[in-house]
Amino acid sequence: MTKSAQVSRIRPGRRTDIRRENERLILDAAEKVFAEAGFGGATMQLIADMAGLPKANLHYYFATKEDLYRRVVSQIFEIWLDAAASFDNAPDPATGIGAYIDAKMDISRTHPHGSKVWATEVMHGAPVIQDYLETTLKHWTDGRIAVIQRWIDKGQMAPVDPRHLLYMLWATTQHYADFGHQIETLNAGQPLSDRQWAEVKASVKTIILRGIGAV
Amino acid sequence: MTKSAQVSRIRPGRRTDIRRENERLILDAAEKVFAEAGFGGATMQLIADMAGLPKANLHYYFATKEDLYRRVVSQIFEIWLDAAASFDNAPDPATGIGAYIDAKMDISRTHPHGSKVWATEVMHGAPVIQDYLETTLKHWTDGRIAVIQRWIDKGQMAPVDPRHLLYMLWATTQHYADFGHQIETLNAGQPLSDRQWAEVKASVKTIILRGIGAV
DNA sequence: CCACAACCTGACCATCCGGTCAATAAAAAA
DNA sequence: TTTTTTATTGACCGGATGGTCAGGTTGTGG
Repeated sequence: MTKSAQVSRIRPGRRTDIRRENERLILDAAEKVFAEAGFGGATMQLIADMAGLPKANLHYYFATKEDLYRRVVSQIFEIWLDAAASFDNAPDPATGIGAYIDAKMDISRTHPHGSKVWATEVMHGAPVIQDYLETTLKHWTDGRIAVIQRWIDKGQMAPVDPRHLLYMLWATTQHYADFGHQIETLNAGQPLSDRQWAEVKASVKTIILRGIGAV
Repeated sequence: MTKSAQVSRIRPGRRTDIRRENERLILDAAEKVFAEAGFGGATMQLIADMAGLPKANLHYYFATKEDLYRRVVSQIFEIWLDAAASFDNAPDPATGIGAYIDAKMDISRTHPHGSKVWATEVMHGAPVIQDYLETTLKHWTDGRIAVIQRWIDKGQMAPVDPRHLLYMLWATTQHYADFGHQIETLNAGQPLSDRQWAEVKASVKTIILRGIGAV
């Protein structure tokens, strides 16, 4: 657990959004703590300290630890779904998948904590988001598979299994968030620079797009 | 947490290997529980129940929960290192990387728990295996990068960044263990069949090997 | 058979953690 | 200003958990 500084407080704003602001403060702290310690390892006290609020205050805004956790998991899921926009309306696989890789890599860089929380949740058997997997994610996946299949049918890319391609995209992009610590350690202990992130995106796109015969 | 049956007991064997056998029993149970609940969520009582031993007996063989955990993490690491054999002495990238993908996919299928424990450990900042990352893993990685670079220099594959290729191999193969639950849910709730595993291996090899210009 | 070592385990303890609550303060409404 | 709603927080509680230990059992070497 990193003993880093607590989540920075933003400007007070009008007194009416006390609720929204404190919820934001708590959610940000919770995302970080859940990512670094897991659900079982995280404590409300730790989250409270990082948010700069007394523990009892957390329970005023979020009834239980699980409620708070559920909210954190939902957030990253929404963000990922939005990245789907890159996929649709693309004229060809190189454009669509290329943009999707860019979008997901950007998310891995800007929301590494959320990605880790999601990964842990799934690894534990998705106890609180099983319904998401069965409904929203399933529909989303089916839709994207149809898009890819259309590209294949039109001869715009090689006839690879669309599902396994999707999994490869998820695995590769999220790896840079979930295994960020390992990557950093193998990078002389330094976080990837702007330039290195650009190189990663280029490398991944090159290999995958050539791999599916889309270039 | 799956309330599945406890780890099956093997034959008694000679009285002298009581120690080895019980350690095996405990380690197998621990691997599963740590994978499904995380370090913080796992309890010694749960591990004991799954191993079919009283809790106090666990502490007879493993002083602390952390000792037990450390042993579990080390195991999967050793197994992965062994898969490196596929890499070396290969005449060309298609053979070497193809065999490595096969080996790592097989491990994802046979040791999904260990893979999850490793993933969680790294996501939490590698509190107990940081030294592995900095020494063994770093050296292993450097060695493999050299092998790949040699292939590139000999014109046997496209000039892709060897490091990012390695990360893609790790990400993709381990995804099928770490996100096995998600994959199963998207597969109508059914675990992948023998045939589906074969298809995955084929798909992954096809895309990556073509992606690096090795076929 | 004896003595010693290895193994086993129920009962116990100190600590920690999620959650509650009552009392108070601060805003907003009246 | 008075009333009502919303936000704040220290103190507390019940339950769970990692770990201990003393006394017992089993197996083995002499």
